[in-house]
Amino acid sequence: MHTNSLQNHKMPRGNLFSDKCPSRGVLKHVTSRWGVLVILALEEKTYRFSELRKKITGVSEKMLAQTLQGLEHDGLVKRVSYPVVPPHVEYSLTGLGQDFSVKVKDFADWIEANIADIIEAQIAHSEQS
Amino acid sequence: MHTNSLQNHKMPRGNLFSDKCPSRGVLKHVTSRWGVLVILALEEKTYRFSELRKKITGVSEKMLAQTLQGLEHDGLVKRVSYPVVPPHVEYSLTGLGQDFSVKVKDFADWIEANIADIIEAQIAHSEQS
DNA sequence: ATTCAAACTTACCTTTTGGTATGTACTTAC
DNA sequence: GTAAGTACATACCAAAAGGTAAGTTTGAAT
Repeated sequence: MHTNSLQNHKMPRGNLFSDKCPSRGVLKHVTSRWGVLVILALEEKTYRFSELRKKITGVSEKMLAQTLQGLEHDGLVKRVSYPVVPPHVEYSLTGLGQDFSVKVKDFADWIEANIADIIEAQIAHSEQS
Repeated sequence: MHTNSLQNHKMPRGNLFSDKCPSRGVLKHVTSRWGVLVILALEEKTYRFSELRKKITGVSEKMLAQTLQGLEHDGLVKRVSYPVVPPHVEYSLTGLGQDFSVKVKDFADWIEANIADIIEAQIAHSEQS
């Protein structure tokens, strides 16, 4: 039986409304400009660094590396490096990351699916005197 | 029958992986430092401005106002102002916002529920040589 | 006449984020 | 011997986000 195999009532729980709660930090990593996009991509399949760059339009090398490190630090992303030359590194979701990615996908899918309604609301809003 | 009462196949859909897609902007609003927290609070009940400030520890007036305006602009939050003195303003979710808040809540709940595992992963990660 | 209250707005400044460009490592191919 | 390929790190700078503090509005209470 592993550490997290059951969620008993003694398990400490985060409280995002509270300043200084560590869950705020995780929220920050994940909702950083590129965090959601990286998780979304990796939910689909394992990617190499350069492939991710092509997939996620607009991300710079620096930011992609930084984002991946943040997510790796939180145990959501797994980095596997093959010691060949030129370098070959593969990124994928950990078990924890896969679990989370379901929520992220629902979240992102909703935005994509409802973008038309949102734009409509934006237009209506800007037509206010 | 209203405009958005059915999602037919002709409905344009966002693509978050693409730069310049308007859904990227919405993602940015919602994943701004305080966006998720505001939606989470309003999912619970209607709040006045000052109540929200107390609820969401750490937000400044400026940022709260700005976040609320962003979400209002996207049609997720509704602002109702009563012309009394001193001012009385109530914030709540629109129908669209309520729909979305379900996803946001799942997303946030996951982090809160799994914060122990994440912290464990963080420690393990930092113990690497 | 002064104070107070709520919901902001604004000016000013600091911190964080993000981009660009360049450097590095190492081996294979030409 | 030089170029190419991959995954970064780093320095430098510009832009954006965010915080603090003060000001605004208006009527009612003291």
